[in-house]
Amino acid sequence: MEIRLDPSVTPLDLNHTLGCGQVFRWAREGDWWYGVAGGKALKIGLFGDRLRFQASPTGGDTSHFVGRYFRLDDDLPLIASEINRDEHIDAALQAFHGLRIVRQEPWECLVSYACATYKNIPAVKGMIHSLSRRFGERITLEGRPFHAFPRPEDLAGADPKELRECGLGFRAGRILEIAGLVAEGEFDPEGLRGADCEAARRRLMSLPGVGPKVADCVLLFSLDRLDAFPVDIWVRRIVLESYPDHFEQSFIEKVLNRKSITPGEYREIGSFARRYFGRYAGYAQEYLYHYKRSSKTISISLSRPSDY
DNA sequence: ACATCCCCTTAGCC
DNA sequence: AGGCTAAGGGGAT
Repeated sequence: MEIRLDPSVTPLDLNHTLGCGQVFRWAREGDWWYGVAGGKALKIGLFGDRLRFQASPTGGDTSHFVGRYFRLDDDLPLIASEINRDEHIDAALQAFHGLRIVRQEPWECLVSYACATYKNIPAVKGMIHSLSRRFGERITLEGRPFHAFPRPEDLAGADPKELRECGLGFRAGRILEIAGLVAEGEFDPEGLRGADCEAARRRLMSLPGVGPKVADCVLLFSLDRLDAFPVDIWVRRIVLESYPDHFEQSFIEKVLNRKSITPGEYREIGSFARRYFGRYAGYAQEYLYHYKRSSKTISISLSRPSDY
């Protein structure tokens, strides 16, 4: 199957989009990306203006799913023009033309970013991969095994020891607790979509292992809150170093010299970003984040997992 | 080889 | 409010 994309209207770059660190379930093989999303194994590639893909199991409207997943409904040229306020973000926008925020499933996104606490991206990928292989439904695509992300009830009934064996460490108990609440219907990640943004954020932060940063990631990457602005160690540095005129000098020194930031400092950086970049601040975050990291990171994983 | 630091942070304590 | 610390383990330096 394929979708035609006019690059001037709907720019898309799969390498930037799937490789920027926002999703943990994709791997590139030559011209194709293989991954799992929405309970399906997917193979996808962009050839000129043709976005080609294949899904397993077949059934359902895959084109519709792909369009939603890659947020092809976002007017990226408009978004880029709105957030392009200065030379820093302009450089990032040019370098990663076609990078899109993807629309993940809230449940998977919540668990993924709760696992990402104090872990680097390769490690998070390893955790999500292990969890899926052990607890997720097995799917076959082109004769190769893939694994859906586990359902809440799959994890809720797990032995904490098993979760730790997936590399979760101290996160195991938190994930187990979250899974229990979701499986019992006491917490509905999908239902947050209809809630007021601040209320959704508070709800998320009521969960164990979910602080401001994780909550903002879930809002941005799965709940369509494109003004959410997750502030991690990289974004903190980027914002304070690139936009020093918008903060007190003492604030910059204090925040850059410490390992962690207080909730008040987190709020100050986020509210600056929303004021400065506007309603698509989350897109600005992702471009700046990827731009800064790609210049410092040379590592490209050459490992080929035997399955997903 | 080996030590050390870092990691898309949070929670719990003071 | 805000400062401090601990928490797997793997990868980078």
